[in-house]
Amino acid sequence: MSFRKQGPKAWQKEHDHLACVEEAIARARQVCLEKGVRLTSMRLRILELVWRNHKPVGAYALLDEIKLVHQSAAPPTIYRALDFLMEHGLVHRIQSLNAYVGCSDPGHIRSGIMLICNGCGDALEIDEATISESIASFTRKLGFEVTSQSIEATGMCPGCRV
Amino acid sequence: MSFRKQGPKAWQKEHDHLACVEEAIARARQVCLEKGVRLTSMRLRILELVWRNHKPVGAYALLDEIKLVHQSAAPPTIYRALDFLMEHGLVHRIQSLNAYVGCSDPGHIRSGIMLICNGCGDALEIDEATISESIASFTRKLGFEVTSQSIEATGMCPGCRV
DNA sequence: AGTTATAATGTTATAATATAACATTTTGTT
DNA sequence: AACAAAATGTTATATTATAACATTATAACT
Repeated sequence: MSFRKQGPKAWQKEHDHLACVEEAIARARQVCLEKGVRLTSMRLRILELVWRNHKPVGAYALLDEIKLVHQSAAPPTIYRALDFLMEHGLVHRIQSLNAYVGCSDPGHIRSGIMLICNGCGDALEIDEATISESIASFTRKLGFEVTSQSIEATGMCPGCRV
Repeated sequence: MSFRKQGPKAWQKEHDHLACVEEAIARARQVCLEKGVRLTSMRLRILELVWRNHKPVGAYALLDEIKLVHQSAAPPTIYRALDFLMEHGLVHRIQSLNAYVGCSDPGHIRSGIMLICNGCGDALEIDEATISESIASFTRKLGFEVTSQSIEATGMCPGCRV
């Protein structure tokens, strides 16, 4: 079963965020092991902070939290960890917010579609291979070769629509 | 004929950028007239600068250019004009670059798909209603109501692929 | 175990992007 | 001309991100 499939559950009442995070962290460890890269304690701490909830979190908010337990932290501390986490598909950057969220399918670098709720601020990543495919195939017809793509939508999630 | 349909031509040899810009500016005037909003000389100058080529341009690059003819210009000068131009669908912001490009279909606020070439740096906006539609319909099934969306892809344009 | 190369982190400074807040000027309307 | 609203000027500062170089930790090898 794909972990990513659980994505939409984030907006369902029975969604268990804690379990979801635990699984994401376990998957992250696994991914790093397989790739032979090091999920150091700093990187892990920052990954856990990013996963604290489904809300995108800014680099300086992370810095403030890290500073509580690690006084010497500075911007590069955070950005280096985020770069690592993004490079290995553990975290995504939300372009329209300059903020970061845990990747719902750890290890898969390409993000799905990011749905950002203007009400509660939660971001939900959904996997729609069909849409990515149709973008790629459409642009291929123009002779353009896609290497990365970002799809973000803002609006109101089920819980926030009155 | 839709002006937006000319988009892909930007990556064809016979594409006449100057004519394209002239039409975009004319359309912009028309749009503002119809909406009863003021395309002041400052806003027009900045719109023209954005349209100088197909490359996304940063706010501070615009500021430097404006300063050549308008010494007192400051960041708010630029951001206010850009806000106006974006609000009325004359300019789009490229999220992944913190930069701005002319809208290929002036007056239509929702951007199409932005293709950004890593080789030449050009950005091309293509209109794919089908894709926007499928995103909207897919998210609707989740109960999410989309109010804005941004689709960006980076890669290599026909001219830059070896 | 000690040596060494590499990777990771620390540290200081600064670059790049964007907005807040209030003053002044311009524009359209009465 | 007087007024209200919109636009722009002006100063200061917030927010996000990176450069550059020093130090420390880790893994691999002898």
